[in-house]
Amino acid sequence: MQAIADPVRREILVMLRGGRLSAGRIAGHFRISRPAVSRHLRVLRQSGLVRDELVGRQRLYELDAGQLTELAVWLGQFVRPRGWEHRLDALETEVYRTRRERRTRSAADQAKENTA
Amino acid sequence: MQAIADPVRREILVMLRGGRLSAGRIAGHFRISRPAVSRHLRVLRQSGLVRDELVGRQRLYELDAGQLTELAVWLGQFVRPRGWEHRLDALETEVYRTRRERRTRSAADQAKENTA
DNA sequence: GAAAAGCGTAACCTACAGGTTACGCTTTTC
DNA sequence: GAAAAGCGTAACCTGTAGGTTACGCTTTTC
Repeated sequence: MQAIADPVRREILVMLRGGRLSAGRIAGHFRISRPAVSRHLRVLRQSGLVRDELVGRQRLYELDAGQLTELAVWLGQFVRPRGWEHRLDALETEVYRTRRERRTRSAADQAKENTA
Repeated sequence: MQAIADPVRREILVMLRGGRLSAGRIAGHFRISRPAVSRHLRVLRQSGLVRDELVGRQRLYELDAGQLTELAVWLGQFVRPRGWEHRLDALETEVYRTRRERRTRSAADQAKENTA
């Protein structure tokens, strides 16, 4: 939780949303020095928000959103009065059922599947 | 976002989830000094996460979860691959439509409305 | 109206987060 | 194999977050 308090680290997470990136490319997007970014990456690494892998002479970073879900769950108790994530599950269940029912009636709706 | 980085402030938010509380009762739940808690409350106040009201000689604090929604939205882009909140909106829309359709067919389902 | 209750603020201190420069290690390149 | 590329770490400096004590201002109480 402390890891996403810093704006630089948050932006790194956003960057990594598009896929893996090398440490150099990440550092290039900031005006602060490269070692500074390197330490931010270490914090993200130790928080489990990011995984790294050595490829040749460069180190690739990859997003690991699993830990963020934990935070999302914590937020849930405030955003919705209570049982928010439970309600979300209920919503998904309903939708899948809806799609199944509709699919039996019409095949033209399959184009909307990917859109939705 | 920086406001919820501190564990004390997070616990204050959790406490306030049950309803309004006076500054004294909040401070009583922590081992740190009362002025320290008072400053944490100021941070929460300035972040808009909490509203305060003077009642007699004591100041009551109340949760304002509106700002937390902003954070929840930010988290959305990670918890779900992309367009999570958009998908959530789509989900809700779908569900409402489902309910409307079902309501026309049967009135017995109205009991499930509150459950879902 | 004096005392006590309830809070906020000011002044001060300390730990630490976040920045920089200097340096060293591995891997690629020519 | 020497040079360069790509990163991480160590050492150091500074601002600030978070703690404490001292103090002052209302409002209740007796």
